[in-house]
Amino acid sequence: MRVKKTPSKTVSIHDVARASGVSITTVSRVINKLPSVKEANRRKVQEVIKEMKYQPSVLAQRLATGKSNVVALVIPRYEGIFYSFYALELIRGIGTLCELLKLDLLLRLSDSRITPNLKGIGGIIFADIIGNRHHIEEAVALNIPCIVINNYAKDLNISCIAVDNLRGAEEAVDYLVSLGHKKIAHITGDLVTQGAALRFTGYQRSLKKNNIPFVENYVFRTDYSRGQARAAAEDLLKMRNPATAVFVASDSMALEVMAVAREMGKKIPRDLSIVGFDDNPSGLYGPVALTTVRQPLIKMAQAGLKELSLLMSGKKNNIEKILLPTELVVRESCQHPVLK
Amino acid sequence: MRVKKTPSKTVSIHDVARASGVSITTVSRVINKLPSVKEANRRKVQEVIKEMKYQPSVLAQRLATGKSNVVALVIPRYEGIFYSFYALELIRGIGTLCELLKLDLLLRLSDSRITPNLKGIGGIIFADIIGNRHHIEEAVALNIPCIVINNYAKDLNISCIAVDNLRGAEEAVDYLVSLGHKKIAHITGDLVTQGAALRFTGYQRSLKKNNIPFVENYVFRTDYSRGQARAAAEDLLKMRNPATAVFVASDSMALEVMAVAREMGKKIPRDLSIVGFDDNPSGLYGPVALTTVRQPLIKMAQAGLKELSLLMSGKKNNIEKILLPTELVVRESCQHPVLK
DNA sequence: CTGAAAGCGCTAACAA
DNA sequence: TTGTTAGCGCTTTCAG
Repeated sequence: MRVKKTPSKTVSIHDVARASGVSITTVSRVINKLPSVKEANRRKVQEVIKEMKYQPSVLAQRLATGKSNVVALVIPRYEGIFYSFYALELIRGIGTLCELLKLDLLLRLSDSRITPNLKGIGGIIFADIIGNRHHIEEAVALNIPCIVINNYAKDLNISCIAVDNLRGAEEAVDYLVSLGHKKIAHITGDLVTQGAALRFTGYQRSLKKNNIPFVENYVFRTDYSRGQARAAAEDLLKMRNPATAVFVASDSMALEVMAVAREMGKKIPRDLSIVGFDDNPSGLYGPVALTTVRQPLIKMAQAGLKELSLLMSGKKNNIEKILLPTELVVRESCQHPVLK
Repeated sequence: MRVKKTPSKTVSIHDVARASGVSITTVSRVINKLPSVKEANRRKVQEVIKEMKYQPSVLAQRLATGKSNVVALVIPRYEGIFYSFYALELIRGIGTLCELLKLDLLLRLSDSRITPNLKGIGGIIFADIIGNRHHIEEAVALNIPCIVINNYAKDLNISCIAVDNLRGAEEAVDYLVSLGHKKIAHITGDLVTQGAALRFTGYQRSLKKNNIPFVENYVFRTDYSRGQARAAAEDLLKMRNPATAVFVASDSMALEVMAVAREMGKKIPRDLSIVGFDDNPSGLYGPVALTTVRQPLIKMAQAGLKELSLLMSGKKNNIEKILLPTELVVRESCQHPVLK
């Protein structure tokens, strides 16, 4: 006989069975709501369960069935991710929906170098793909339902749902052009992310479409952090032939640009028009409300989770690739360029 | 014989044992780095493990040992929690440390009405206590290591680590008094949270200490949301005898107050001095940098997790209650009151 | 409608 | 140093 390992005596299915005078099989049937149980027995068992405060061991259930209701949310950790508004929105959207769907949410702030143990995980949401492509492939190989959000993974045989960064950016720059701007700068996000890369492409596409020459000096590459945004803004404003407008890849960086401009005695939008990206509520509380591109993060996150839960329950198995539209939100940070 | 339940053939300890020509026990020993394995065997097994890409089933391990490395982070969900800066800081701090400590982070955005299944959970971090006291007691009864953060749970027999909200608030108001203010308002946070309640108490304590009468009309109760902060600010500024300074229970609300003041044509800090609470980076990017009380959220979160991991590993079992100091960060949003 | 029994993948006595 | 064996708590055939 072995010694008890569990720190404290915990009620098991055996205890319930004994107390109800039935076999553990019957108890299991009651737990799983199988129809084939005499009503009297069912009631009795349910009573005992309530009385003993019995909770089935999800561990044992998962081990026995090979099914798991654990959803892993994998967020690649890179500089600035956590100041990105984006991360919290994802967690918020997915976290609340998980509670509703009775799924266990496992949060992985992944380093993408270590290979995570996937056993016991029912499904995975990959938030973007940053050097962790191999993790996705592994999961797929293991037949674990997966979905990618915030990255339109064209070449991956997997469902994904993303925001139309390309058109969002293009529209933002189109808007600046429509105001009369010809010298339009761009502060990129971290170009390892698809979002930042597509916003950059959208910027270029708009310029080309509008016959505005692309000027490399007007492009400032950052890692999405406020620090680099600050440096970029300083460089931008110090140029001999400065741009009259700037499209910034995130609102938090755009706010930093505003702050720098102010510190340097510039007026927004008179001296510089600014468009951000995100529709971060913080953009509302500066002296000049930020014009920005709204992206439906919560919607994307929740749609992704729903899709995944369908995959997990086997109610669906075709892959699907969804692109969500963005929306330009015009506020106060842009105007016609002023000739000097 | 039973049919395979697992969606795809997955490598188990048996496969490894067979391929290495030893028993599963020996494989188990290698996995768990027990010394009593002949070097040749150990090497062989490790080779096979790598080759077959074997990963032990954490489920089975947990079931067999009764130990679990899953840490649940329970965040009560109430209005405004997710705009609170605080939540993300906690998740960030705990999430990154969990990766380091090789703990699985289970995120629960708890509704506190439904009783969560605790089986298979190794330890719990309760972020504040909001109507979920019974959950804590249950966990303690089940002998699951627990720790409360952001709430100095005096009357609970459990470790906790919190920030000194009382003194933080008191110092903030003391500072306003030292500037010459006598009419000092307070916009509270959600008073169901201990933090908001203590900040309110600190406010009152400072007034009393400085012989300033407490005026009920100067107190505006909110749920931490920007919406209610806006309403409070409007009421505050419309009073016939308005306060000359206000201590606001969070930075995000303080920013809202600033915005409202600006909209109403008031100048900060000339017409109204403002002190916030949090040291949220957003406070830096308005036209007037926000004076605030810095609280060490990440430090608190990580210290809590470390403590918990000690408890979980059995290296410690005395309870400990820690209070972390805050720091007043003086920036630009306060000045002497102006006589009119 | 019910229960005995075999397993899910692993760990830990115990004996060798 | 190693293997045998008995569980951990549950599900699921299969035979009643």
